[in-house]
This record gives sequence, C-alpha cells and structure tokens, in this order.
Amino acid sequence: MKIGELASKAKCSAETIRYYEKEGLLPAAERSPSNYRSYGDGHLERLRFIRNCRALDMAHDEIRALLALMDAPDAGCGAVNDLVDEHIGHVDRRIRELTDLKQQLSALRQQCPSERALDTCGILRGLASMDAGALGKRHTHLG
Amino acid sequence: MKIGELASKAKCSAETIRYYEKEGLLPAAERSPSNYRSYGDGHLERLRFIRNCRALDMAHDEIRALLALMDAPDAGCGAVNDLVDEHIGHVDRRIRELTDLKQQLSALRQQCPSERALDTCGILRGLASMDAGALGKRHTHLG
DNA sequence: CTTGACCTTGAAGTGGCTTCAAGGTCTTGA
DNA sequence: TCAAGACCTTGAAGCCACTTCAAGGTCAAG
Repeated sequence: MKIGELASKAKCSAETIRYYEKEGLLPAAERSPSNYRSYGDGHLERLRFIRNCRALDMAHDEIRALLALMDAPDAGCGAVNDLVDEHIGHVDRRIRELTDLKQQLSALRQQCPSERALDTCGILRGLASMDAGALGKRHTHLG
Repeated sequence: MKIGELASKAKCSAETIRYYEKEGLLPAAERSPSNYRSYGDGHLERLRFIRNCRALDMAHDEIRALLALMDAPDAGCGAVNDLVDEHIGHVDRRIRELTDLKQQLSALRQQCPSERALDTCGILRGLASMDAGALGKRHTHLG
C-alpha cells in the first residue's frame, strides 16, 4: 500500500506519516522500484496506535516509550500503567491551571460589567495593575 | 533604565523584551551612545500590561488588539469586554476538551487495573483498537 | 588592565505538525 | 501515443511564544 492509502486508512495526512518516520515513531517503509514508500498491515496497526495516543494528547516521547515497552518481549505492563497514570496527571494539572485561569478572567471581567470610557474600564485597569507573578508557569506538554 | 533592569522589574527575561520589540508589542526603545536600549516608566507600564495578559494566556494577537484599543483616543471599552469574553470562551472550551480527555484516559486506565502480561494488557489493547476520530481537534491557542 | 557583569545581533531549537516549492511517476482516456 | 492530472519524492519554511547559543562589544570595580 502506498502512503496515500495508508494515510486515508489511518485518517491522517501523508505528510504526518513521513514526519513520524523521520521522528522514529514509525519504522521506515520498504521502497518500490519507483522509490515510493510501500506499507503493510503492521504499519497500519502501529500508525493507528500512534494516532490514538495523539488523540489522547500524549507527547511523542510518551508514545515512543509506550512503543518500546510494547516491543519488549518479556515485560509486564506495570510500566505502561505508570506512564498512563502520569499522563492523566498531566491532564489533571492542566485542567486545574485552566480552571484557576478562568476564575481570574471572570473576576477581571466583572470589573467592567458595561460599556464605559476607556480610562475607567475596570478590565484595562486590572490588566495594568495585576501582579503577573501570581499565576504559576505551565508544567506539562498540554499547553 | 537598561534592558536588564526593566526585565527584573517586569519579572521576565531581557530576551523576551527584545522579542516583544521585534513583534511590535513593545515600542522600540531609544538607544544610549553605546547602543544599549534605554527605557522609561512608560515602557515598564506597557510591559507589565503585556505580561499580565500573557499570564492570562492571551495570544499576542489578542494583546495587540487590546493595546490598539487602549491607544484609541475616543473609544469606549465595549470591544475590550468582547475580547475578554471571547478569551474566556477559549479557556472554557479547552477545559471541556481536557475534561473529556481525562474521562477517556481514566476509562482506558481501568482496562488494566493491575500488572499483567503485555499481550493481555487492557491499556495497550485499548490504544490499539480505539477509534481516533472520536475526539475532536483543538480549536484555540490554549493547547 | 583584567575580570566579569552586562549589553548587542542573528540564528537555531522547542513540539507536532502543515504548507510550499520543485520536481518525478503512474494511470486514464482521447 | 501522449497529455492531463493524481499521486509520489525531498527539503525547507511557517506556526507560537519564547529560550538558548554563539560571537562579539561596553563598562564599572579592584
């Protein structure tokens, strides 16, 4: 199967597939006489696995780790469980960050409930006088 | 004041300040005879405003829009309110996306409550067989 | 007069792609 | 038989908001 067919079966673009190959997520395909990449069902399975991980917002490093664990012949899945737990932790932290953020924004928005002149606008005043250090930095790969 | 002093007063790095200048968020500073950037209190105010906006995860485009509104002499703040409301919408959507995501991940995690052999690990099975199309794409600049 | 803190510019790296440019190959139908 | 158009190739650049690096210039203190 050529790259376009694989792409449509995995619902991603051919460029993404080439990118995954370059990144080492997907093993290099064999080549046809005309130098086109040639894929089998194993590639499709692996690509679907990767796309599912990405749909869950896992970073490439996390996916690489999962793939390596999967390829280890005699391992149990304890490390898989740990990796997923850690990723849930990432998502959870980011949700908490954004919830705090929304709180801040809502408070700011209430400073100016109606249209008024710029120099009395509570939002602009708030943005000018806030203490930026109050919020922490982002800790995860989820934005 | 030189760039380092401005940076420490605004709690950001000198590189960030130079970047904001290049991006047109911060007006270009005057230069000393030795070609060092020289800043006044107006720069500090504007920079603090920008950093506060960034602490609230506003994109540069949003901040640029706010600054332009602020500089408009006779405008009211209705557009400011709208912009903030829209940004709150971004944050809200992202929170909902991540909440869905966490749900998916938790369900996945429950597939494999304990250590077991790889080929029966429910997580890996789930990742291999999920339908990636089930989750939507990211719509905002918040990750 | 040297050390070291500060400043300058420009380029490259981050992540996970997408888009573009400039071609080569293959299939189909006139 | 040959031309159009769909598909493939590579490599580079763009996205965002920075950070880091390299290679130097400037300045105050000891």
